[in-house]
Amino acid sequence: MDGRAVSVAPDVAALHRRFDYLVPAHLDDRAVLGASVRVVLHGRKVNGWIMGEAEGTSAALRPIEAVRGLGPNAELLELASWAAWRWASTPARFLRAASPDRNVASLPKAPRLGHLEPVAGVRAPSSPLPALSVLTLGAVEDPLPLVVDLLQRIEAGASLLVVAPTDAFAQRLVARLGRLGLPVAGPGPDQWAQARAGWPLIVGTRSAAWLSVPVLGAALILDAHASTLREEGAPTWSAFGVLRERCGRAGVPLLVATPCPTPELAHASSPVVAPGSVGRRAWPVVTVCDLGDEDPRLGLLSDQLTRLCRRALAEDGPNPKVVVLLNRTGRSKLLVCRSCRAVAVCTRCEAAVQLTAEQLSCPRCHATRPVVCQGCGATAMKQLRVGVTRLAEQLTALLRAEVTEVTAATDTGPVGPVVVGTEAVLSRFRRCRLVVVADVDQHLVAPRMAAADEALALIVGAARMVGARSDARAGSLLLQTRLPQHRVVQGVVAGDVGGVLDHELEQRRRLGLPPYSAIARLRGPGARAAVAALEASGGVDGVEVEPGTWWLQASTTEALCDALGRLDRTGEPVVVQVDPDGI
DNA sequence: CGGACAAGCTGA
DNA sequence: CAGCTTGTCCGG
Repeated sequence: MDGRAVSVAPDVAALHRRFDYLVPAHLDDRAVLGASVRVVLHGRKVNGWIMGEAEGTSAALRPIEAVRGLGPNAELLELASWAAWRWASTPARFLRAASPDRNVASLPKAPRLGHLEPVAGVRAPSSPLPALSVLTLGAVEDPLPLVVDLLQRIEAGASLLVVAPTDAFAQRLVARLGRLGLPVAGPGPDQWAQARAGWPLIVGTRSAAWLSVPVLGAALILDAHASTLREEGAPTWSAFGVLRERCGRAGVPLLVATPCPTPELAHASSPVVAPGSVGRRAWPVVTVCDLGDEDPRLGLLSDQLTRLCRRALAEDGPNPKVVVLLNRTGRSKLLVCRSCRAVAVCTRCEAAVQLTAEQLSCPRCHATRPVVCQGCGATAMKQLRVGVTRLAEQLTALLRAEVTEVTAATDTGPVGPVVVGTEAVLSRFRRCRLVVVADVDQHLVAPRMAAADEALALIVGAARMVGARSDARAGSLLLQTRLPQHRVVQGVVAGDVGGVLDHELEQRRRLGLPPYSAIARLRGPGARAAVAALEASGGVDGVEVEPGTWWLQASTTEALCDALGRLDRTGEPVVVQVDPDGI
């Protein structure tokens, strides 16, 4: 008797194949489906996963060296193979995401879900739950009632998987759900085993989309617009992409909640459901300052900013009382018309243009036009630039208060009543009296495809530090802009940002961009040859969008991924990003 | 990916 | 031609 043989996927990034190994008798009970094993491959020891029983009965198989612990279940093994196709990668990359951080030898006993009291607030759509629904919440809407509502409505014994954008968000939610007496598997070293054992409620970050559960009841993505829910480098998988497929396969509902649905989310599920009770109430008080009306010598220090800051500083409360947000280090440049002070933008796609070779050129869609203001026809432009450090100095002089600079690089410590910084401040502080987005335009017209969406996401983050207008203790939000009529600004003021989505979808339809087509970005020494080969095989078009970077476009995701699946990776290296930057 | 092995290069 | 570098192949 030889014992059984299993098929193993080695944890070797560039290797698609599986190899058969014998299971020694002493490892037989632990060598289960999905288990992480150690095997000898081509003279070296590597990790791998048991993907199933071996098919052929070829002779001279090597034995498995050791079983490291439990791994993804059958559902996740299949999902990893699908993801390898969907994001032009290998199953190993995703099997790793679906594996525990440290070896798990045995599972704990899962608790049972006791009686649940309903919590007043947002509800999921009425029964039966749609396969996919996008809930448009207010910026400061509390998602907890939604979690409880869903938990009540899934099958007994099944698990609800909740994905939040950051660890801090997930931890806060876990603590609150725990106080309601619910058995929650939150982020931490035990979460993988708890999920695998069947905890009724699992709350985690993006990687939680890859947790194995015995029976999936439903999945919920909170703040589904957040860029943290998407992997930046290749493979560019997103929590939404993974969970949509996963829930579809399992035949269970996926709910997506966000104040600002992205075109991708909206296109996947129409119509976007807006629960009746929310909207304006769950947005803060917003003041808009038109910088075009202000004395240009003041720069970003408008009279309105000064007034609101002084008022906020006069109130009692913990520091910081005022948070001023400014894009990055402020090195990004804006061109402004000398006569009407309008920001020069691309007439095709609205990104901020730059002055190159006596022309205005768009870094986003690469269109060019003469140096003429699109607002008043003047031909004189000037460069505008501001930085965090400079603004902090100016604020110190103006407000005669301690001003602390906070960026991702600065360390965490006590701060003064006024904080000036980049987006990093949003995760540092929970509450304050006044949040100022010092220069909304920097974000609105950034040369990226999703610039308006990102601007909105930033404003949503700022809104949460302020609180809802219905809350008596809430602070206020000041937006400074030269584009007060911009749909993002108007939408935030109205507490209804649906117009941003409609505009974005229309623009993408016009430009033939996703979700109306599918795009992959190819980079690296082998990109040129790869694009040429794929174009020759048909179904895809390549464009060199900047030196060394190519866009490969197809009519559908299926066509794009099928084409990329035929890519010969043995030549020069190519980095493939499917749906780059959430385009 | 990364170890094995072959072929190429250098200096005495 | 020993000893080292560089390149290509392929895995149970």
